[in-house]
Amino acid sequence: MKNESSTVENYIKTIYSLCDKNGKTTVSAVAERLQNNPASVSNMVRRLHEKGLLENKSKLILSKEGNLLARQLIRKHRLWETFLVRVLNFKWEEVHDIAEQLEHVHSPLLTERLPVFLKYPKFDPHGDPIPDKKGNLPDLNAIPLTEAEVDQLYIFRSVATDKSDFLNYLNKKGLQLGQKWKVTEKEEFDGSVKLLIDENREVYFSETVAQNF
Amino acid sequence: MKNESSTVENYIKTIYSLCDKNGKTTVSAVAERLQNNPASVSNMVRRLHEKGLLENKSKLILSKEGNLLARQLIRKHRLWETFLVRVLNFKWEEVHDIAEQLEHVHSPLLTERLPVFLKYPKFDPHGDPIPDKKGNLPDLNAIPLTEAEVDQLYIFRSVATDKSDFLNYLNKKGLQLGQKWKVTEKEEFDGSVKLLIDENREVYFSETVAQNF
DNA sequence: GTAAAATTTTAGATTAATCTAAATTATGAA
DNA sequence: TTCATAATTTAGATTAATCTAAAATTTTAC
Ligand SMILES: [Mn+2]
Ligand SMILES: [Mn+2]
Ligand SMILES: [Mn+2]
Ligand SMILES: [Mn+2]
Repeated sequence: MKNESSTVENYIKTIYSLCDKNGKTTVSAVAERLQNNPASVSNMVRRLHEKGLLENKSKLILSKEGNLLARQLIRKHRLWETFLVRVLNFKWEEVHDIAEQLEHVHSPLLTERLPVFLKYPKFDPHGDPIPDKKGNLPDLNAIPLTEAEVDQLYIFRSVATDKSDFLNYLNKKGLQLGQKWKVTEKEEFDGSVKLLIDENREVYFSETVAQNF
Repeated sequence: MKNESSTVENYIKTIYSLCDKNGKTTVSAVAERLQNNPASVSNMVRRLHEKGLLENKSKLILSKEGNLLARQLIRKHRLWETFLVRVLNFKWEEVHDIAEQLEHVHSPLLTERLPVFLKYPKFDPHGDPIPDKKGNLPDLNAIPLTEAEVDQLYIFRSVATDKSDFLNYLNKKGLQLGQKWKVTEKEEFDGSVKLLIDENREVYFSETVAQNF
Protein backbone atom coordinates (compact mmCIF):
# COMPACT_ATOMS: atom_id res chain seq x y z
CA MET A 1 0.00 0.00 0.00
CA LYS A 2 1.69 3.19 -1.19
CA ASN A 3 1.67 6.39 0.87
CA GLU A 4 -1.03 8.52 -0.70
CA SER A 5 -1.59 12.18 0.18
CA SER A 6 -4.28 13.06 2.71
CA THR A 7 -6.26 14.52 -0.17
CA VAL A 8 -6.24 11.25 -2.09
CA GLU A 9 -7.06 9.33 1.10
CA ASN A 10 -10.04 11.57 1.81
CA TYR A 11 -11.38 11.08 -1.71
CA ILE A 12 -11.11 7.30 -1.32
CA LYS A 13 -12.91 7.36 2.04
CA THR A 14 -15.64 9.57 0.59
CA ILE A 15 -16.13 7.35 -2.45
CA TYR A 16 -16.24 4.28 -0.19
CA SER A 17 -18.89 5.79 2.06
CA LEU A 18 -21.04 6.97 -0.86
CA CYS A 19 -21.01 3.71 -2.83
CA ASP A 20 -24.41 2.09 -3.32
CA LYS A 21 -25.14 -1.68 -3.25
CA ASN A 22 -23.56 -1.98 -6.72
CA GLY A 23 -20.41 -0.43 -5.31
CA LYS A 24 -20.59 2.79 -7.26
CA THR A 25 -21.26 6.49 -6.83
CA THR A 26 -21.18 9.70 -8.91
CA VAL A 27 -18.96 12.72 -9.45
CA SER A 28 -21.69 15.05 -8.23
CA ALA A 29 -22.25 13.07 -5.01
CA VAL A 30 -18.54 13.20 -4.19
CA ALA A 31 -18.39 16.91 -5.06
CA GLU A 32 -21.37 17.60 -2.81
CA ARG A 33 -19.93 15.62 0.12
CA LEU A 34 -16.46 17.17 -0.11
CA GLN A 35 -17.83 20.61 -0.89
CA ASN A 36 -15.60 20.67 -3.94
CA ASN A 37 -16.38 21.67 -7.49
CA PRO A 38 -17.45 18.79 -9.80
CA ALA A 39 -14.62 19.76 -12.15
CA SER A 40 -12.11 19.14 -9.37
CA VAL A 41 -13.64 15.76 -8.62
CA SER A 42 -13.61 14.81 -12.30
CA ASN A 43 -9.94 15.65 -12.45
CA MET A 44 -9.20 13.65 -9.29
CA VAL A 45 -11.14 10.63 -10.60
CA ARG A 46 -8.72 10.43 -13.51
CA ARG A 47 -5.76 10.54 -11.11
CA LEU A 48 -7.26 7.93 -8.79
CA HIS A 49 -7.73 5.61 -11.75
CA GLU A 50 -4.11 6.18 -12.83
CA LYS A 51 -3.06 5.17 -9.32
CA GLY A 52 -5.08 1.96 -9.62
CA LEU A 53 -7.50 2.93 -6.88
CA LEU A 54 -10.55 2.92 -9.15
CA GLU A 55 -11.76 -0.08 -11.16
CA ASN A 56 -12.87 1.90 -14.16
CA LYS A 57 -11.79 5.10 -15.88
CA SER A 58 -15.18 6.76 -15.65
CA LYS A 59 -17.38 4.60 -13.43
CA LEU A 60 -16.38 5.60 -9.87
CA ILE A 61 -16.06 2.06 -8.55
CA LEU A 62 -13.22 1.37 -6.10
CA SER A 63 -10.66 -1.25 -7.15
CA LYS A 64 -9.73 -4.01 -4.71
CA GLU A 65 -6.76 -1.89 -3.66
CA GLY A 66 -8.89 1.24 -3.29
CA ASN A 67 -11.41 -0.64 -1.22
CA LEU A 68 -8.73 -1.97 1.13
CA LEU A 69 -7.21 1.50 1.49
CA ALA A 70 -10.63 2.91 2.46
CA ARG A 71 -11.17 0.21 5.08
CA GLN A 72 -7.72 0.70 6.54
CA LEU A 73 -8.36 4.43 6.87
CA ILE A 74 -11.69 3.73 8.57
CA ARG A 75 -9.88 1.27 10.83
CA LYS A 76 -7.32 3.88 11.83
CA HIS A 77 -9.99 6.55 12.29
CA ARG A 78 -12.08 4.40 14.61
CA LEU A 79 -9.09 3.09 16.54
CA TRP A 80 -7.97 6.66 17.22
CA GLU A 81 -11.48 7.67 18.29
CA THR A 82 -11.52 4.70 20.67
CA PHE A 83 -8.11 5.68 22.00
CA LEU A 84 -9.10 9.30 22.57
CA VAL A 85 -12.22 8.37 24.51
CA ARG A 86 -10.83 5.45 26.49
CA VAL A 87 -7.33 6.69 27.22
CA LEU A 88 -7.38 10.48 27.08
CA ASN A 89 -10.95 10.79 28.45
CA PHE A 90 -12.41 12.63 25.51
CA LYS A 91 -16.16 12.74 25.09
CA TRP A 92 -17.71 11.05 22.05
CA GLU A 93 -18.60 14.37 20.41
CA GLU A 94 -15.00 15.63 20.66
CA VAL A 95 -13.09 12.94 18.80
CA HIS A 96 -14.17 12.86 15.17
CA ASP A 97 -12.32 15.92 13.88
CA ILE A 98 -9.10 14.90 15.61
CA ALA A 99 -9.37 11.37 14.21
CA GLU A 100 -9.80 12.90 10.75
CA GLN A 101 -6.21 14.12 11.13
CA LEU A 102 -4.76 11.15 12.99
CA GLU A 103 -6.04 8.64 10.43
CA HIS A 104 -3.53 10.09 7.93
CA VAL A 105 -0.46 9.38 10.07
CA HIS A 106 1.53 6.72 8.23
CA SER A 107 3.23 4.17 10.48
CA PRO A 108 2.77 0.41 10.18
CA LEU A 109 4.23 0.02 13.68
CA LEU A 110 1.76 2.47 15.20
CA THR A 111 -1.18 0.96 13.32
CA GLU A 112 -0.12 -2.41 14.70
CA ARG A 113 0.43 -1.36 18.32
CA LEU A 114 -2.54 0.94 18.86
CA PRO A 115 -5.10 -1.91 18.68
CA VAL A 116 -2.88 -4.14 20.83
CA PHE A 117 -2.88 -1.51 23.56
CA LEU A 118 -6.66 -1.07 23.20
CA LYS A 119 -7.18 -4.87 23.35
CA TYR A 120 -8.54 -5.20 19.82
CA PRO A 121 -11.73 -3.16 20.10
CA LYS A 122 -14.56 -4.23 17.75
CA PHE A 123 -16.56 -0.99 17.95
CA ASP A 124 -15.68 2.68 18.26
CA PRO A 125 -17.23 5.20 20.71
CA HIS A 126 -20.13 5.76 18.32
CA GLY A 127 -20.85 2.04 18.03
CA ASP A 128 -19.34 1.87 14.53
CA PRO A 129 -17.61 -1.40 13.65
CA ILE A 130 -13.81 -1.31 13.39
CA PRO A 131 -12.46 -3.24 10.37
CA ASP A 132 -9.71 -5.74 11.17
CA LYS A 133 -6.22 -5.63 9.61
CA LYS A 134 -7.52 -7.24 6.42
CA GLY A 135 -10.49 -4.89 6.20
CA ASN A 136 -13.19 -7.30 7.42
CA LEU A 137 -15.96 -5.64 9.40
CA PRO A 138 -17.50 -7.21 12.52
CA ASP A 139 -21.26 -7.63 12.30
CA LEU A 140 -23.12 -4.85 14.10
CA ASN A 141 -26.47 -6.69 14.01
CA ALA A 142 -28.52 -3.53 14.42
CA ILE A 143 -31.50 -1.87 12.76
CA PRO A 144 -32.16 1.85 12.28
CA LEU A 145 -34.65 3.51 14.63
CA THR A 146 -36.90 4.28 11.68
CA GLU A 147 -37.44 0.55 11.18
CA ALA A 148 -38.12 -0.25 14.83
CA GLU A 149 -41.47 -1.85 15.68
CA VAL A 150 -43.72 -0.22 18.25
CA ASP A 151 -43.41 -1.70 21.77
CA GLN A 152 -40.50 -3.97 20.80
CA LEU A 153 -37.50 -3.60 23.16
CA TYR A 154 -34.13 -2.58 21.62
CA ILE A 155 -30.65 -1.66 22.79
CA PHE A 156 -28.97 1.54 21.61
CA ARG A 157 -25.95 0.15 19.71
CA SER A 158 -24.65 2.93 17.45
CA VAL A 159 -25.25 6.36 15.95
CA ALA A 160 -25.30 6.87 12.19
CA THR A 161 -23.20 10.04 12.34
CA ASP A 162 -20.45 11.23 14.64
CA LYS A 163 -20.85 14.91 13.87
CA SER A 164 -20.56 16.84 17.12
CA ASP A 165 -23.78 18.86 16.75
CA PHE A 166 -25.87 15.67 16.60
CA LEU A 167 -23.98 14.06 19.48
CA ASN A 168 -24.41 17.17 21.59
CA TYR A 169 -28.13 16.94 20.95
CA LEU A 170 -28.12 13.32 22.18
CA ASN A 171 -26.09 14.36 25.24
CA LYS A 172 -28.66 17.05 26.04
CA LYS A 173 -31.40 14.43 25.84
CA GLY A 174 -29.37 12.04 28.01
CA LEU A 175 -28.99 9.38 25.34
CA GLN A 176 -26.05 6.95 25.53
CA LEU A 177 -24.98 3.70 23.88
CA GLY A 178 -26.16 0.63 25.79
CA GLN A 179 -29.48 2.08 26.91
CA LYS A 180 -32.65 0.04 26.42
CA TRP A 181 -35.50 1.68 24.55
CA LYS A 182 -38.77 1.06 22.77
CA VAL A 183 -40.95 3.09 20.45
CA THR A 184 -44.19 3.88 22.24
CA GLU A 185 -45.71 6.09 19.55
CA LYS A 186 -45.07 6.66 15.88
CA GLU A 187 -46.52 9.69 14.05
CA GLU A 188 -47.16 8.84 10.43
CA PHE A 189 -47.68 12.43 9.22
CA ASP A 190 -44.25 13.79 10.20
CA GLY A 191 -42.22 10.64 10.93
CA SER A 192 -41.60 11.67 14.52
CA VAL A 193 -41.43 9.08 17.31
CA LYS A 194 -41.88 8.90 21.06
CA LEU A 195 -39.41 6.64 22.86
CA LEU A 196 -39.28 5.15 26.33
CA ILE A 197 -35.65 5.04 27.49
CA ASP A 198 -34.50 2.60 30.20
CA GLU A 199 -38.18 2.02 31.07
CA ASN A 200 -38.39 5.34 32.87
CA ARG A 201 -37.88 8.31 30.62
CA GLU A 202 -39.82 9.61 27.59
CA VAL A 203 -38.08 11.30 24.64
CA TYR A 204 -39.53 12.75 21.43
CA PHE A 205 -37.51 12.54 18.23
CA SER A 206 -38.19 14.27 14.93
CA GLU A 207 -37.78 12.23 11.77
CA THR A 208 -34.44 13.96 11.08
CA VAL A 209 -33.04 12.84 14.41
CA ALA A 210 -34.56 9.36 14.13
CA GLN A 211 -32.73 8.82 10.85
CA ASN A 212 -29.35 9.29 12.54
CA PHE A 213 -30.14 7.18 15.57
CA MET B 1 -1.60 30.98 16.51
CA LYS B 2 -2.86 30.34 12.96
CA ASN B 3 -2.87 26.86 11.44
CA GLU B 4 0.18 26.74 9.22
CA SER B 5 0.90 23.94 6.76
CA SER B 6 3.24 21.12 7.79
CA THR B 7 5.73 22.55 5.31
CA VAL B 8 5.74 25.95 6.98
CA GLU B 9 5.91 24.31 10.42
CA ASN B 10 8.93 22.24 9.38
CA TYR B 11 10.73 25.32 8.08
CA ILE B 12 10.11 27.12 11.39
CA LYS B 13 11.39 24.15 13.41
CA THR B 14 14.46 23.91 11.22
CA ILE B 15 15.23 27.62 11.49
CA TYR B 16 14.75 27.44 15.27
CA SER B 17 17.15 24.53 15.62
CA LEU B 18 19.81 26.14 13.40
CA CYS B 19 19.81 29.57 15.03
CA ASP B 20 23.10 30.60 16.60
CA LYS B 21 23.53 32.58 19.86
CA ASN B 22 22.44 35.73 17.99
CA GLY B 23 19.24 33.95 17.02
CA LYS B 24 19.98 33.78 13.32
CA THR B 25 20.86 31.33 10.59
CA THR B 26 21.34 31.27 6.82
CA VAL B 27 19.48 30.23 3.68
CA SER B 28 22.17 27.71 2.82
CA ALA B 29 22.09 26.09 6.27
CA VAL B 30 18.32 25.64 6.07
CA ALA B 31 18.59 24.32 2.49
CA GLU B 32 21.25 21.83 3.59
CA ARG B 33 19.25 20.61 6.58
CA LEU B 34 15.98 20.22 4.66
CA GLN B 35 17.73 18.87 1.58
CA ASN B 36 15.98 21.55 -0.44
CA ASN B 37 17.35 23.88 -3.08
CA PRO B 38 18.52 27.29 -1.75
CA ALA B 39 16.17 28.93 -4.25
CA SER B 40 13.22 27.15 -2.61
CA VAL B 41 14.36 28.29 0.82
CA SER B 42 14.80 31.86 -0.38
CA ASN B 43 11.26 31.83 -1.69
CA MET B 44 9.90 30.36 1.55
CA VAL B 45 11.77 32.96 3.63
CA ARG B 46 9.79 35.67 1.86
CA ARG B 47 6.53 33.86 2.62
CA LEU B 48 7.45 33.26 6.26
CA HIS B 49 8.17 36.96 6.66
CA GLU B 50 4.81 37.83 5.06
CA LYS B 51 3.17 35.55 7.64
CA GLY B 52 4.95 37.43 10.43
CA LEU B 53 7.03 34.42 11.47
CA LEU B 54 10.37 36.08 10.70
CA GLU B 55 11.61 39.31 12.28
CA ASN B 56 13.31 40.61 9.18
CA LYS B 57 12.73 40.34 5.44
CA SER B 58 16.17 38.97 4.71
CA LYS B 59 17.86 38.13 8.00
CA LEU B 60 16.43 34.73 8.97
CA ILE B 61 15.64 35.61 12.56
CA LEU B 62 12.42 34.19 14.04
CA SER B 63 9.84 36.72 15.25
CA LYS B 64 8.34 36.30 18.72
CA GLU B 65 5.43 34.50 17.09
CA GLY B 66 7.72 32.27 15.01
CA ASN B 67 9.76 31.41 18.07
CA LEU B 68 6.66 30.42 20.04
CA LEU B 69 5.39 28.32 17.12
CA ALA B 70 8.73 26.47 17.00
CA ARG B 71 8.65 25.75 20.73
CA GLN B 72 5.06 24.55 20.60
CA LEU B 73 5.95 22.16 17.79
CA ILE B 74 8.91 20.86 19.78
CA ARG B 75 6.59 20.51 22.77
CA LYS B 76 4.12 18.44 20.78
CA HIS B 77 6.91 16.37 19.21
CA ARG B 78 8.44 15.48 22.56
CA LEU B 79 5.09 14.85 24.25
CA TRP B 80 4.18 12.39 21.48
CA GLU B 81 7.57 10.66 21.77
CA THR B 82 7.00 10.33 25.52
CA PHE B 83 3.52 8.98 24.91
CA LEU B 84 4.70 6.41 22.37
CA VAL B 85 7.41 5.07 24.67
CA ARG B 86 5.50 5.16 27.95
CA VAL B 87 2.04 4.16 26.78
CA LEU B 88 2.43 2.16 23.57
CA ASN B 89 5.75 0.55 24.60
CA PHE B 90 7.79 1.86 21.72
CA LYS B 91 11.55 1.84 21.95
CA TRP B 92 13.42 5.16 21.98
CA GLU B 93 14.80 4.62 18.49
CA GLU B 94 11.33 3.99 17.01
CA VAL B 95 9.50 7.17 17.94
CA HIS B 96 11.12 10.14 16.20
CA ASP B 97 9.72 9.65 12.69
CA ILE B 98 6.20 9.04 13.97
CA ALA B 99 6.40 12.14 16.18
CA GLU B 100 7.46 14.11 13.09
CA GLN B 101 3.97 13.42 11.74
CA LEU B 102 2.01 13.63 15.00
CA GLU B 103 3.46 17.05 15.88
CA HIS B 104 1.48 18.52 12.95
CA VAL B 105 -1.93 17.39 14.24
CA HIS B 106 -3.82 20.57 15.14
CA SER B 107 -6.04 20.25 18.21
CA PRO B 108 -5.83 22.55 21.21
CA LEU B 109 -7.83 20.01 23.23
CA LEU B 110 -5.44 17.18 22.40
CA THR B 111 -2.38 19.34 23.08
CA GLU B 112 -3.90 20.14 26.45
CA ARG B 113 -4.91 16.61 27.46
CA LEU B 114 -1.88 14.66 26.30
CA PRO B 115 0.45 16.19 28.95
CA VAL B 116 -2.26 15.83 31.62
CA PHE B 117 -2.45 12.10 30.92
CA LEU B 118 1.35 11.84 30.94
CA LYS B 119 1.55 13.79 34.26
CA TYR B 120 3.38 16.79 32.81
CA PRO B 121 6.66 15.16 31.75
CA LYS B 122 9.68 17.47 31.79
CA PHE B 123 11.90 15.35 29.53
CA ASP B 124 11.29 13.12 26.52
CA PRO B 125 12.65 9.57 26.01
CA HIS B 126 15.93 11.01 24.69
CA GLY B 127 16.36 13.26 27.72
CA ASP B 128 15.40 16.36 25.73
CA PRO B 129 13.56 19.06 27.69
CA ILE B 130 9.83 19.51 26.89
CA PRO B 131 8.84 23.20 26.66
CA ASP B 132 5.78 24.15 28.73
CA LYS B 133 2.59 25.66 27.26
CA LYS B 134 4.21 29.08 27.07
CA GLY B 135 7.37 27.72 25.46
CA ASN B 136 9.63 27.84 28.53
CA LEU B 137 12.22 25.07 28.64
CA PRO B 138 13.14 23.24 31.87
CA ASP B 139 16.83 23.36 32.66
CA LEU B 140 18.62 20.18 31.63
CA ASN B 141 21.78 21.02 33.60
CA ALA B 142 24.00 18.74 31.52
CA ILE B 143 27.32 18.95 29.72
CA PRO B 144 28.34 17.22 26.49
CA LEU B 145 30.59 14.16 26.77
CA THR B 146 33.31 15.98 24.88
CA GLU B 147 33.61 18.44 27.77
CA ALA B 148 33.66 15.82 30.54
CA GLU B 149 36.68 15.76 32.84
CA VAL B 150 38.66 12.56 33.25
CA ASP B 151 37.72 10.48 36.33
CA GLN B 152 34.80 12.77 37.21
CA LEU B 153 31.51 10.86 37.76
CA TYR B 154 28.51 11.83 35.54
CA ILE B 155 24.99 10.60 34.88
CA PHE B 156 23.78 9.94 31.33
CA ARG B 157 20.97 12.52 30.97
CA SER B 158 20.27 12.93 27.25
CA VAL B 159 21.36 12.22 23.70
CA ALA B 160 22.02 15.04 21.24
CA THR B 161 20.20 13.32 18.37
CA ASP B 162 17.24 10.97 18.22
CA LYS B 163 18.07 9.52 14.81
CA SER B 164 17.48 5.78 14.95
CA ASP B 165 20.87 4.71 13.58
CA PHE B 166 22.67 6.44 16.45
CA LEU B 167 20.23 5.12 19.06
CA ASN B 168 20.59 1.59 17.69
CA TYR B 169 24.34 1.95 18.13
CA LEU B 170 23.84 2.96 21.77
CA ASN B 171 21.46 0.01 22.27
CA LYS B 172 24.10 -2.35 20.91
CA LYS B 173 26.62 -0.95 23.36
CA GLY B 174 24.08 -1.27 26.22
CA LEU B 175 23.88 2.47 26.89
CA GLN B 176 20.76 3.90 28.56
CA LEU B 177 19.69 7.16 30.17
CA GLY B 178 20.30 7.21 33.91
CA GLN B 179 23.53 5.20 33.83
CA LYS B 180 26.55 6.50 35.74
CA TRP B 181 29.78 6.91 33.82
CA LYS B 182 33.21 8.46 33.88
CA VAL B 183 35.87 9.10 31.29
CA THR B 184 38.88 6.92 32.10
CA GLU B 185 40.97 7.78 29.05
CA LYS B 186 40.93 10.55 26.48
CA GLU B 187 42.91 10.26 23.22
CA GLU B 188 44.00 13.69 22.05
CA PHE B 189 45.01 12.67 18.50
CA ASP B 190 41.60 11.34 17.39
CA GLY B 191 39.22 12.64 20.05
CA SER B 192 38.15 9.13 21.08
CA VAL B 193 37.35 8.31 24.70
CA LYS B 194 37.22 5.28 26.96
CA LEU B 195 34.32 5.23 29.42
CA LEU B 196 33.53 3.21 32.51
CA ILE B 197 29.78 2.61 32.66
CA ASP B 198 28.03 1.81 35.98
CA GLU B 199 31.48 1.15 37.47
CA ASN B 200 31.71 -2.24 35.75
CA ARG B 201 31.80 -1.97 31.99
CA GLU B 202 34.26 -0.35 29.59
CA VAL B 203 33.13 1.29 26.34
CA TYR B 204 35.17 3.00 23.62
CA PHE B 205 33.62 5.92 21.74
CA SER B 206 34.94 7.63 18.61
CA GLU B 207 34.83 11.42 18.53
CA THR B 208 31.79 11.29 16.20
CA VAL B 209 29.82 9.25 18.71
CA ALA B 210 31.06 11.31 21.66
CA GLN B 211 29.71 14.46 20.05
CA ASN B 212 26.16 13.07 20.06
CA PHE B 213 26.30 11.67 23.56
C1' DG C 1 41.03 47.45 -3.42
C1' DT C 2 40.03 44.30 -6.71
C1' DA C 3 38.80 39.65 -8.20
C1' DA C 4 37.38 35.08 -7.30
C1' DA C 5 34.34 32.35 -4.65
C1' DA C 6 30.37 31.68 -2.09
C1' DT C 7 25.74 32.96 -1.15
C1' DT C 8 21.38 34.63 -2.26
C1' DT C 9 17.82 36.07 -5.29
C1' DT C 10 15.27 36.17 -9.58
C1' DA C 11 13.17 34.05 -13.58
C1' DG C 12 10.85 30.46 -15.55
C1' DA C 13 8.96 25.53 -15.09
C1' DT C 14 6.56 21.76 -12.84
C1' DT C 15 3.12 19.17 -9.99
C1' DA C 16 -0.90 18.64 -6.86
C1' DA C 17 -5.04 20.50 -5.82
C1' DT C 18 -8.20 23.60 -6.34
C1' DC C 19 -11.38 27.11 -8.91
C1' DT C 20 -14.69 29.31 -12.88
C1' DA C 21 -16.54 29.19 -17.29
C1' DA C 22 -17.53 26.82 -21.35
C1' DA C 23 -18.21 22.70 -24.01
C1' DT C 24 -19.76 18.14 -24.24
C1' DT C 25 -22.42 14.16 -23.08
C1' DA C 26 -26.13 11.68 -20.90
C1' DT C 27 -30.90 11.37 -19.15
C1' DG C 28 -35.58 11.61 -19.28
C1' DA C 29 -40.21 13.65 -20.17
C1' DA C 30 -43.34 14.99 -23.55
C1' DT D 1 -37.75 10.82 -30.94
C1' DT D 2 -36.41 15.09 -29.66
C1' DC D 3 -35.12 18.67 -26.96
C1' DA D 4 -34.39 20.61 -22.37
C1' DT D 5 -32.12 19.80 -18.18
C1' DA D 6 -28.67 17.62 -15.55
C1' DA D 7 -24.12 15.67 -15.16
C1' DT D 8 -19.57 15.49 -16.61
C1' DT D 9 -15.44 16.86 -18.85
C1' DT D 10 -12.30 20.17 -20.87
C1' DA D 11 -9.83 24.54 -20.92
C1' DG D 12 -7.57 27.95 -18.64
C1' DA D 13 -6.19 30.13 -14.01
C1' DT D 14 -4.47 30.12 -9.31
C1' DT D 15 -1.70 28.88 -5.16
C1' DA D 16 1.79 26.26 -2.46
C1' DA D 17 5.86 24.04 -2.86
C1' DT D 18 9.30 22.55 -5.25
C1' DC D 19 13.07 22.49 -9.11
C1' DT D 20 17.11 24.33 -12.57
C1' DA D 21 19.62 27.89 -14.52
C1' DA D 22 21.07 32.45 -14.52
C1' DA D 23 21.77 36.91 -12.43
C1' DA D 24 22.95 39.65 -8.55
C1' DT D 25 25.01 40.30 -4.25
C1' DT D 26 28.08 39.50 -0.45
C1' DT D 27 32.21 37.61 1.48
C1' DT D 28 36.88 36.31 1.45
C1' DA D 29 41.48 36.18 -0.13
C1' DC D 30 45.32 38.12 -2.06
MN1 LIG E 1 -15.50 9.73 13.16
MN1 LIG F 1 -16.88 7.00 14.95
MN1 LIG G 1 12.48 13.45 17.90
MN1 LIG H 1 13.34 13.35 21.32
